[in-house]
Amino acid sequence: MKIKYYLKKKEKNTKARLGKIETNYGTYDTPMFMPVGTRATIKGLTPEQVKECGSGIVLANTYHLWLRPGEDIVKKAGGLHKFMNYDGPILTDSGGFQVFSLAKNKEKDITEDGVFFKSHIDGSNLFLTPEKSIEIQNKLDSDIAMSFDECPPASASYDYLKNSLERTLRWAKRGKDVHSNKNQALFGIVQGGPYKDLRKFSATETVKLDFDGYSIGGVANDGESKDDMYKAIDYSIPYLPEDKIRYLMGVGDPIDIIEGVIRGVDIFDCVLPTRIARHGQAFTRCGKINLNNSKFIEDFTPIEKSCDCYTCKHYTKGYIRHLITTKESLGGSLLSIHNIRFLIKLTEELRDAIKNDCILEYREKFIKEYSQKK
RNA sequence: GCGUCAUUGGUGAAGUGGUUAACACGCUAGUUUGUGGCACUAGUAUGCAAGAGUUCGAUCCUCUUAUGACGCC
Repeated sequence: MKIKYYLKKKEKNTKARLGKIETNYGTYDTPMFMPVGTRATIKGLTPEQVKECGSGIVLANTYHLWLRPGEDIVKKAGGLHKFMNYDGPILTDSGGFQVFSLAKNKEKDITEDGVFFKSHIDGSNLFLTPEKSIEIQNKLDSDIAMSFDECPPASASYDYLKNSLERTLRWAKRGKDVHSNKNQALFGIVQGGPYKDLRKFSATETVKLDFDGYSIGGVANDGESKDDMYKAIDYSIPYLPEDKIRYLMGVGDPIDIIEGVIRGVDIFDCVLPTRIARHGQAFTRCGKINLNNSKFIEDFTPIEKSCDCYTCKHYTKGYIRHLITTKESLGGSLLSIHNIRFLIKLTEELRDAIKNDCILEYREKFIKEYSQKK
């Protein structure tokens, strides 16, 4: 069976909504945050540890798994769930985001048929098409496949975005036509940068193709302003059906998640919690802290006393700083646990706020606390 | 006791008679939003063992002292 979305409640004062999704690997509430496990692993964590953070769906990447170990190997292993031992739903990104950043010459390498680019592993010349991306995802047997789209940079012009999203629509159709995994949902992706008419066009045309869910892409890009990100959401959401999931791709800054939820987004994914963790930083209610900082050398208190994660229950900032500065991998793992739990807890609280119709108050309180510099 | 060679930041070290003493590590701080890359960016010796001299000018030349390594009685 494919995943199903049920809208449970709409918040009174905003577009925020409470929902649930039924999958072959359990039922989960939305809004939800999806940890990122690009190469079929959330870096440094076991699936059990990820689950203990309260995870639902996790994300893996088509491009990376295509190159290594190859979709046929994953299929032989019994599919992605068995291969990586994750007993929960998995979404695969199409690889578009990676491939476009690896294409050297945007004019020449991005063709109507597909994208030419060089492998990041050995530099070999490769070619990925919408059909190929979907076929790989079919074999990986994830629960949700993403359409192969172009994710243009924030600096792209109106004309570039217009042409790009039209091609992305044609690619979406081509991908849908070859999609054959009956247990796998397929999502379409809305593009169009911060432009109202482009977003409207992209959204309505994508919806006409009738996907199982819709995502808002092209955000959280190099140097894009917050304002443009919020515009991209605001201009897309009104044209998306209420009975389908809305996924904001790549967003994971705590404040952006709140702003996204208020604007009607259901799911998010982001490398931020795990990446900053490996670089020594932790989310806290009072903003990010950097465990590399020497002021934590003799700090034998948890990252956050009030946090219910495994890391905060058992380890101190002084110890984690020691692990980080000595480049012990456990440091990144412990911080990843905390950061993932932080974002998942945030979505749990947002769900409560939607239930109680007080999400605007929640946002004000959260931002006030988060923005104070300690 | 005599001779030779050395002495540059927290560490390993480049280097030149003339504006800001290379580089690396470390340290300090920042960045990170559909993860190629535990990465990237920035700062970090007002001083080149100490003192004196030569010179318009010395970390780089000369002398003395100190410390160290090696060699010879």
